[in-house]
Amino acid sequence: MCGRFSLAYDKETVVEYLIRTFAVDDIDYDLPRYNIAPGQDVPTLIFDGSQYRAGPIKWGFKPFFAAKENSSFQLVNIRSESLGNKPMFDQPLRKGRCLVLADGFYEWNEKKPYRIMLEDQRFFLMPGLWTSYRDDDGASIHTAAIITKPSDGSMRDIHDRMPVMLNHEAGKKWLTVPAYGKTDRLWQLHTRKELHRNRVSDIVNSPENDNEACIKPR
DNA sequence: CCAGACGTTGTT
DNA sequence: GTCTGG
DNA sequence: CCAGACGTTGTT
DNA sequence: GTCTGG
Repeated sequence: MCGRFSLAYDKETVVEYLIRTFAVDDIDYDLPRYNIAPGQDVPTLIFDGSQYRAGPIKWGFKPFFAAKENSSFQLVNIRSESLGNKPMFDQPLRKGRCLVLADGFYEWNEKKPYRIMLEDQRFFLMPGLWTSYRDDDGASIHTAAIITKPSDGSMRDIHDRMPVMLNHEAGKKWLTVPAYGKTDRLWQLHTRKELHRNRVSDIVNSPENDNEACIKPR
């Protein structure tokens, strides 16, 4: 699962990474973020056919058949095992791939929150699907969900599911190679490295709290 | 055939 | 829209 | 994911 | 308990 995460670097550092790896020179997103929750905008990358683009998308995928204001149908996560055999994901799989930029995600075990990071504590990319609908005013609303897989390695200690974590090479393949991601095997390639885990304060429980205390080890 | 669900997560 | 259940 | 609300009426 | 909001 993945229902909360962080992108706690300052904007300058994130933009420097985006320029270097995706030739994207800005992202319309306020940083740092210590506690990003469903319902809020998440920092994403997409490929528009010729170049990468970075921007915010609302977390909570609303499939086309639920594309009306009154429907509460929305997904925070999509199981990687479901891709390719659920019609609702077919079109997004072809035309709605995205990457969610993060430097850590939160996991609760016995009500205690932990922050999971790469060993080098730098950026990783969570693949997702996005789609759009028009709200009552005719405005286009983009929504996205993050793809999960069965936990591996040390993650199994605290949870049976985890977000797929890609490096930037795999992330580019996800965005640009239509066949990529069609088999479960491919999701396992990029998480060989051990993960770093910090027990953090309960203040992260509330999405209202979005400050450095959320990521501070305790 | 039509009606109704369609997803994920955790918790009991 | 498309699949499943009745 | 967790936290917090969960109802109705009339009046401004 | 269950739904909604962040």
